[in-house]
Parts: sequence; structure tokens; C-alpha cells
Amino acid sequence: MKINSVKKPADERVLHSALILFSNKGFFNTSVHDISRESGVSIGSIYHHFKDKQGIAQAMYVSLVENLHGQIDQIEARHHSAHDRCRAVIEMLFEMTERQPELMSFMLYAKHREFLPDEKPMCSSLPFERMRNFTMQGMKNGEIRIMDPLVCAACLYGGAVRLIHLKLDGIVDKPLGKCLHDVWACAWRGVAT
Amino acid sequence: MKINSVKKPADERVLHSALILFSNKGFFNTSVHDISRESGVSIGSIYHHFKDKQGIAQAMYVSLVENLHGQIDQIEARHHSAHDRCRAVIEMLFEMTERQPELMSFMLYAKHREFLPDEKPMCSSLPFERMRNFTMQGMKNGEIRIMDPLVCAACLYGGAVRLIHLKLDGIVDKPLGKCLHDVWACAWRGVAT
DNA sequence: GTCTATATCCAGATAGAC
DNA sequence: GTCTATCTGGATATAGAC
Repeated sequence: MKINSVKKPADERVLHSALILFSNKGFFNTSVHDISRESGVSIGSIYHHFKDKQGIAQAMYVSLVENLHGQIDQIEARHHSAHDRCRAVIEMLFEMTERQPELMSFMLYAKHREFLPDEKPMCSSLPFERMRNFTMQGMKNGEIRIMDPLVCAACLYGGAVRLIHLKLDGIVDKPLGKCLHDVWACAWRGVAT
Repeated sequence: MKINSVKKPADERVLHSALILFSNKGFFNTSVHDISRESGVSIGSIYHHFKDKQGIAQAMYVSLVENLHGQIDQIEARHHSAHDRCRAVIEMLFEMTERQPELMSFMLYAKHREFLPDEKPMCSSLPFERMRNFTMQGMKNGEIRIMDPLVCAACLYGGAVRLIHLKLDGIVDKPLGKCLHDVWACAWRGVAT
């Protein structure tokens, strides 16, 4: 296995270009020819690596869910109270939005059901369930008021998610990091005991 | 003008069917033939009433924005404090989700830029701006803590919007009306002085 | 205003050489 | 594994009778 090989493998280049294109123009407005041009990988090679156009989106989706899963693992290991864990989740989502807006855009906006009929909607995937579990832990602890778990998660994370949408739509200009303190303060005041 | 005419005009039937189809399968997965079949209006007539497929979506978008505009007018007339107005906005959005889920789905999910490149994203349209203005009014009044206006609006409405997403995705079962009290309590506690 | 039949185009996918 | 050339289906949109 070569270390420092300069050129990335073809399938990675395809996935990278596809992410940019899907996020800018949308899945259906992006042709496989576009991906070929953008990535420098020929049509034939693309279809050698991926079953079809959906297969490209599918691979992106799976890798994204695994990525999130790993991040939640880290948060679980580093923080222990519901307060700290939920705050860390929001911080992580904000950082991801700043560093990889296309990825966040794919996650939030892409109507996965439209082109991935077999996948569950993103918000019922395992990582999102684990985020909601943090809030349930808080209710058991006595950190958070008792209420419907889904309502609680929506209240706690909803403000942050909304702000991410506004940022991706270009309505919010300033870095999300600058908003973290206020967003978190509001969210926590809302649900804390 | 006939009162009680039994059959709706063709263009209304087209818009109605298109809304259902766009919301269930997505804009790009819906062909004009699908709309023709579903509405009982022939292809030729559809193209007589609308410039093209985008024109159908455009008409839907415009009518939706006007509809929202009218609802905000009513809220503004009936309520006067920021507290009451913002609560009424959430109540209105919840009711709309229950009664016309397809319309709400079109509003929240449809990435309008993908097929309506000339329209602004929904959340920067006038009705959404007016919703945000309610929160600014609250800051001037002293009802709401001073903070960045966009952050404030995100915190106040974010939980409710998140819950609507979860409802439309089938993750939340119970009627949103049952959640209104808790969602609003959390949201208001978060931002109130 | 409404309809059927049809033209046109282009994207997804494949074949097969290298 | 990578490439070019090609096939094919289906979608948008139009023509023109009624």
C-alpha cells in the first residue's frame, strides 16, 4: 500500500465531485456526464465502480452515516452529562456546517427518499436516534424536565438546526461558532429543570 | 359566475394533483403525464394553462406565499404582543401541517432553487421575514432578551419547525396540537426576559 | 379550451476495445 | 480498470384537429 500516493482513487474523486454537484445543483439536475467531467473519471469507469447513479448517492449516504456515528462515539466518550453531550452535538454540527457545507447540505436538504427509496430518512437513522437518547438520559437524570422525548429533542436541537438551514441558505452570514453560546443558552433554558 | 359549479376549473385540478404528486414523489420523479393522469386533464390542456412544468410549480409557490401572507395578516390583526403573535404563528403552522400535509411538505422540503431558480428560497420570502419581525418587536418591547434577531427567531420557531419535519417524516405520530403547549413553553422560556 | 398524436432531445446505461 | 462510442427509453413540449 502506497503512502503519500498523490492521486486519489477514482471512486473517491467521483464521490467528492458528486457531493459538490448534488449539493449545488441537486441530484436530478446533475447528470453522470457532469460527474465524469468534474471528476476526470470517464463514464465507463464510474459505472465500473458504482452500480448506477443512485449507487453513487447511496455510497455517499452510507459514508455520511458512518462518519456521524463515529463523531457521536467520541462525544459519548468525552462527555457524560446530558447537558455536555447535547451541547457537544450542536457544536459538532456547527463545525461540520462551517467546514463541509456541502456535506451538511446533502444531509439536511437532500430528500433521500426521492432518490434512495430504500434508505430510511436521515433523521430516523441511528446517529440521530442516539442524539435523541442523550435528551432521554437527561430526563432520567433530572437534568431535563419530563416531557415527550421527541418534543424534548426537537426543542433542544431545533434552534440549532434551524440556524444551520439559514446559514446554508445564505441568510445568516456570521460564523455559526459566534452563535453557539446564545443558541445553546436558549435551548437549555427551555428544557432544563 | 356560477355558484356551486360542481366541477373545478382545469387549472385548479392540475395544481391540486401536482401538489400531491410533487409532495409524494418529488418534482423530478413526477412527469407531466402523471399529472395529466391524476388530474384527468390532458397534456395539451395542461400546456395551454401553464407555460411548462416549472410553471406549474411556480404557480403553486406563488399561491402558497400569498396564502401565508394572508394568515400572517390575520395574526397581526388579532394579536398584539410578540408572545401572542409568535405563539399564533406556531399554532397556524401546526394546523396547516395537520390539515394540508402536502402543502407543508412542499413548503419545507421542496428545494425550490432546484426547479425554481428565479424564486428566493422560501425562508427568505416575505411571510417568513414578517414572522421574524414579530420576534424583533418582542426585543424592542422588552418581552424578549436582546440577541441577534436571526438567532432569536431560530430559537423561538426552531423547535416547532423541527417537530413538523418529524411529523411529516412519520417519526412523530401524535397530533401536533397535543405538542403545542410543551413546544411553546420551551421556546418561550428560552428567549423570554 | 380540450384533445390525440407526434417530434425532439437528452440522460442513464451498456458494449467492447485497450 | 479505464476509455469511447453507441443504444434506448422516456420525458418535455408542440402541432393541429375538433
